[in-house]
Amino acid sequence: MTGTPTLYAAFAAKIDAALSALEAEGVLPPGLPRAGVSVEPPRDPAHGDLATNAALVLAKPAGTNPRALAEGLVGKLVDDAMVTSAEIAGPGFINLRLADAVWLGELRAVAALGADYGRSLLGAGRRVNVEYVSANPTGPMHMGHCRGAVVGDALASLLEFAGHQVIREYYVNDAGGQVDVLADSVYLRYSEALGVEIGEIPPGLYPGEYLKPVGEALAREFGDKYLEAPADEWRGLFRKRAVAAMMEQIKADLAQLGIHHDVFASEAELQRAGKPAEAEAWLRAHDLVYDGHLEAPKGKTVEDWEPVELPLFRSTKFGDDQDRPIRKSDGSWTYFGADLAYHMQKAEGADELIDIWGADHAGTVKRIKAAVAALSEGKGRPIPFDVKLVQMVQLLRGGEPVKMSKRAGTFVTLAEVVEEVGKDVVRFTMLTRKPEAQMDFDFAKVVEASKDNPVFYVQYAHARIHSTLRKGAAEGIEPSDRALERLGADELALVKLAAQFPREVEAAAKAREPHRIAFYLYDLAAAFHAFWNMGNDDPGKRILLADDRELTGARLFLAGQIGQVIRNGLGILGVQAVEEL
RNA sequence: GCGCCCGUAGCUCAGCAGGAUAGAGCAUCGGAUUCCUAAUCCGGGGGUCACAGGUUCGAAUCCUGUCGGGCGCGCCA
Repeated sequence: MTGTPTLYAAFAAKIDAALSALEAEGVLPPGLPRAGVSVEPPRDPAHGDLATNAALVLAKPAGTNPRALAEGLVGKLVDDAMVTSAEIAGPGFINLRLADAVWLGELRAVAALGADYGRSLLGAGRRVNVEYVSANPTGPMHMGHCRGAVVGDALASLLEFAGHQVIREYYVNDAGGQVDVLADSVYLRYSEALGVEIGEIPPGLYPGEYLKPVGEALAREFGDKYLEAPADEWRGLFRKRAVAAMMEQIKADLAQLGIHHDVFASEAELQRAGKPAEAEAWLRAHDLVYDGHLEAPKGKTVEDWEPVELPLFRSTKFGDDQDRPIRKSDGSWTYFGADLAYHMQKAEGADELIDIWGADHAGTVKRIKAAVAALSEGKGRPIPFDVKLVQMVQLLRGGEPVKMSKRAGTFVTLAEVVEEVGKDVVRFTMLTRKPEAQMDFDFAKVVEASKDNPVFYVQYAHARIHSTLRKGAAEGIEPSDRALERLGADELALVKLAAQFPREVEAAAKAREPHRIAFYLYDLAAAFHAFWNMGNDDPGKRILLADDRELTGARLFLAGQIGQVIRNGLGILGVQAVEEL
């Protein structure tokens, strides 16, 4: 595993050393808190390559004014060979300009590291379990699942790229009542396949056509063996077969989006293994589960409400509104009761847990966080646990909302959408919005106005680069780093932006926000397109120059490395970097 | 009633764990194509960052409250 050292980290160390030197000289009092000191690219490139707020942050505790402190620091920094100028600006920022050689070195680093450029050691090999999708196995994937699937998958890749060991996990809810409904629905299709007139699908069962092949397969295999049989004889079998068929379908749908999980954990197996009971015993022993009465639901009146004694988890101790039942009155596990045990199982194989959930499950975040905290801390191994909520996607077609109802069988499937607009568009679009904000997804727009789609913009930049490399090769000119010092300010600006990539990766990984990579790639593509177009106004600025093979080689080298960074970024997002459009 | 998320240009959205003059795309107006792919680029106009307080050298960003929108609030999953 390799890591890409960022320039910013290198300079943070230099500034730290300079501060220590000032302390040693008695200019600064010892022991100043340096946590707030940052080294960043200034928002306005005219200010320089790097800026630090050290003087602003430290002036007060040092009992001096920012400018005086800044002057002391600048005195230490100007001697550095990598620094060409250090200026004090505004209230006390220090702006640094770096030698061209530093940036050219970064460009060579891209070439040397290739697909590994931007990788980070940030994660230090920590095992992170990312659970995402986990759609109920009662039907094909629909668009409601799409955003969480893409965000979760991109986050997993991002964390991997940032040095974590990632487990991609899917929780199969194959134990609840909805699976019985599924089995009954399949039974109906089974009867239908044997020639029984079934008429309208009764309300409460899944009406979708997608269950027909499952019923037909069962009819082929078992004939009319179960047609007149009581439900106990076939339900277990039908459950199993139906779930298996649905999971096969779901995996196929996910594969179309380029998503593959490492682990599919079954709720039914978890229960058979007695995990929820183990968790309950432990929680009872620690007075975190007790038998008590549930309050009546808030917000709407429930007519048949009766208080019943149930085993409750003390989630109120952890900030939840009320204690939550882990078992139903018939003794079976609630979703939460099993989920709590499931999270403990995940925690055994990971150092950190992340769940990606739809916003409609926001109300259950507190209880599961409470449960993980109680169990992992109680057992002496606290596990960081984060639930990322992905907000709803409003599906539109030409501005009109698309109505979806799983019960009525009128939902838009993921497969349809991928078929219609393509995997790359779906993935990139889902990542051009921060996940905690709602988004609209308009088919008409995404398909028809494909040239307004950011994914094409980024891919076009990559394709242009490759077309240029091909053209150069046809003329016998290969990229070369021999004369990089001939690159000018316009080229270096591009290098500087490309050199942000490792920093963007780390920032995005820390914040768990893969969408930042998408926006960064858009910016990088824009910079490249702008650079390219300079050649339209001034032929001397083109990459391919008929009369200067040396400079052409250097520019091709530059272009090739920009392409490499775009590829690496798109790789994280799971979007293809095409070489031709 | 309570909890979570959101509120930034006419529209769709960024804003890098508090930084310098708040940025893109679309739309609109005006330009660039003897060209390495114009699916591109350059420029103009357009903002009380919902509102009101607070924290500090400094707030779109953090805290409190109000308003507006979304999601949720059963032993469902």
